[in-house]
Amino acid sequence: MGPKAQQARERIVEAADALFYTQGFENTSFADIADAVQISRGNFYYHFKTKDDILNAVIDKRLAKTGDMLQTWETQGNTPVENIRCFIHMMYENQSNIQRYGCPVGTLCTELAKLNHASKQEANKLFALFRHWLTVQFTLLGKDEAQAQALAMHLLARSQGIATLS
Amino acid sequence: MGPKAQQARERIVEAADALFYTQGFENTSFADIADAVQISRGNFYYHFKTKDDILNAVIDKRLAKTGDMLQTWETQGNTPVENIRCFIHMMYENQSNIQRYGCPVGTLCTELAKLNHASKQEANKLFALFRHWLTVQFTLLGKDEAQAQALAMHLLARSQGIATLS
DNA sequence: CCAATTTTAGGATAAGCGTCCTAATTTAAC
DNA sequence: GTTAAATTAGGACGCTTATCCTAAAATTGG
Repeated sequence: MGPKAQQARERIVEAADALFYTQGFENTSFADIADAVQISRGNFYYHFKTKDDILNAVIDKRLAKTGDMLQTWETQGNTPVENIRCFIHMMYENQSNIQRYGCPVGTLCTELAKLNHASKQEANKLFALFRHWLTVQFTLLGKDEAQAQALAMHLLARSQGIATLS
Repeated sequence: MGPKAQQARERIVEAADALFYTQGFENTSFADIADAVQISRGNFYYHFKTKDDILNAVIDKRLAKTGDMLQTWETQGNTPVENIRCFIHMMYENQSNIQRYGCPVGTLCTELAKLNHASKQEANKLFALFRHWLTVQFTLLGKDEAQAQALAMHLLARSQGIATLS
């Protein structure tokens, strides 16, 4: 795989990521992504054998990006309170998108669950990432394990609820 | 339309209702519903011209059923607190389904929003039903309008969040 | 500059979908 | 019981989908 293929792959994953978010996975076709990337349908097969391959690539990218983001927050903020504030701040920034398309994590997970898709476990790891990170933050605030986990779930549930209602 | 058609219509809507919930709207085909009702595909067209017609019938049925349920709760419980407890109790009863398929209201609304479907407003009325009912209950508890609405939204958000996370 | 490899384009295929149609069968009306 | 209406069955159509294939074009290595 040359550097050109790498670049094309990257662009495909990026476009697919956005489309899966705004239109849903099932409702996004190969042609949709090909159109967005300005690539021929046939060329697609060279980069991704199946649609599920693209989905997995998208999930992997989101996992990596989310992991980086959480790490950045931890280095940016000095206290756990500031870290958590970063999390909340991110939600406010994406407010308009969330109102239109819901939470990128939640909507994908629910869709894959209904499709009974093989990658649903993989997508759930995104939630786990947030949950674990929040639990760590609350633990740093002096809460014991159980309390920290409960608070993390509480905050996530609140976010998800608001996202769904919008 | 004779009585036989009425009965068939009812069975179709019921099967479609369940399938839309467990598999999603887009992911449920005419054939799926026909199989579930043990009816020929062709016969379908006699009862429902388009898939959207079925969707609307399903939403209408859910609206009616939800309205009845809320009214029943009000006549069953004697105090607003008991009424609200009915709401929470219902969630506990459906716990296993919610864990598997999410909230029937929330998941349908999000899916229709992503499909940019014409009936998404209609589906949102389901949320409005709950919100209005809860607001009334909180108002009966002596809260002022704004406080009651905020509490209603809070409770709904909490429910949705828990549903999405499961 | 040429050969080997990578990358692209676009048509072919088979399956599934919503929709439509027509003929057969069942039910109801008198 | 006969005729009209209601209901059913199942095939046909056109479209979209994911997938596959093959030949052309672009890139690279020597």
